[in-house]
Amino acid sequence: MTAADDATPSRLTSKPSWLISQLSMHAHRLLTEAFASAGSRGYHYRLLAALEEAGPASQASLGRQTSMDRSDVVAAVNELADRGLVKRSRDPADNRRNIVTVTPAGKKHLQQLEEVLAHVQDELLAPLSAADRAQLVNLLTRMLDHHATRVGT
Amino acid sequence: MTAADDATPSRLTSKPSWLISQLSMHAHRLLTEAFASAGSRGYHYRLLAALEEAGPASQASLGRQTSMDRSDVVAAVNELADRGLVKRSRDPADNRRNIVTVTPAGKKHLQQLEEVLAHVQDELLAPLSAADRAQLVNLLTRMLDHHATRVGT
DNA sequence: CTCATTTCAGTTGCACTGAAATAA
DNA sequence: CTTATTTCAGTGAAACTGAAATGA
Repeated sequence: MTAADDATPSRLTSKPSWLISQLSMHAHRLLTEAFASAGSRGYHYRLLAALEEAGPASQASLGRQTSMDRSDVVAAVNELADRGLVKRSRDPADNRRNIVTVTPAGKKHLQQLEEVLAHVQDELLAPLSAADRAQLVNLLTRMLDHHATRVGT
Repeated sequence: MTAADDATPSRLTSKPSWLISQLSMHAHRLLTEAFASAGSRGYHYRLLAALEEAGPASQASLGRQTSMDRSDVVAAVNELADRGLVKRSRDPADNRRNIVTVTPAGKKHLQQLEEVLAHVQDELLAPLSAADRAQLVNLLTRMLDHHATRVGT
């Protein structure tokens, strides 16, 4: 009995929290693999994406935009700065703040990450039609909005 | 500017992988909190649920049923056995195997975990109608099935 | 010899906490 | 005095890897 018929309990497979966490795991596996092949991690993509979309920002603001912890932002910005993908500079208007800016090399790297991310999305959504995908995004967005009680904390 | 208008980049919020992982994070936070209040962790619930639904099983089989790693099954079964919630015994038909069985105390504990889990589901699905919930489970199940290439490995 | 099972030791990406220093 | 920002050190649940011992 090498690989038996070890079906997952239906009390698990019927629960949305199980489905979501299993899918999240699968997506996470695909993403870390894809990002690693481009030389980065999820945290790096989040930061670069936020910076390109909303412009230079303080580290605290970046944390709020990307749902990252303050201390993880510090570490990830360190790594990006070491690779010359972002630049740290003091905010003249508020001497506590570091203003983080994307460099041209950072924007180039972001494009690579966007490409591998697009492939992962396609693979993840493969079995769904366009209408299905829209419906999925709609449902998930409504759930997430409902639980975003404290967005700007 | 205490808590600014730090909106999440739309390139993130529009991607299913982002929505799924953020929701998974939220569900995970609720679940670990709820399970902790009952004195357990997610791994413990998975094992107890599998044992009650499919009956006594070897640790390798439990790992396949619950998508847990072999080495994590060892640790979690140790903890459950220490608390008297499961019992380990040698398989007479295959001397490599440990047959894991739920004890009455284990079944009682599982019921508590089921209750707190039900509350978390309700909270997670709060903004969705019954039809929405069915649609969500349908979509997620189809995605998960598609990616379950190697189920029995 | 090959493969499956159990076990242990260790790693990793991610989320989070506590505390200190600094400045608004 | 209170609050916000940055930083560092450390914790924790979860997923995973490699290797060893044992037995089918």
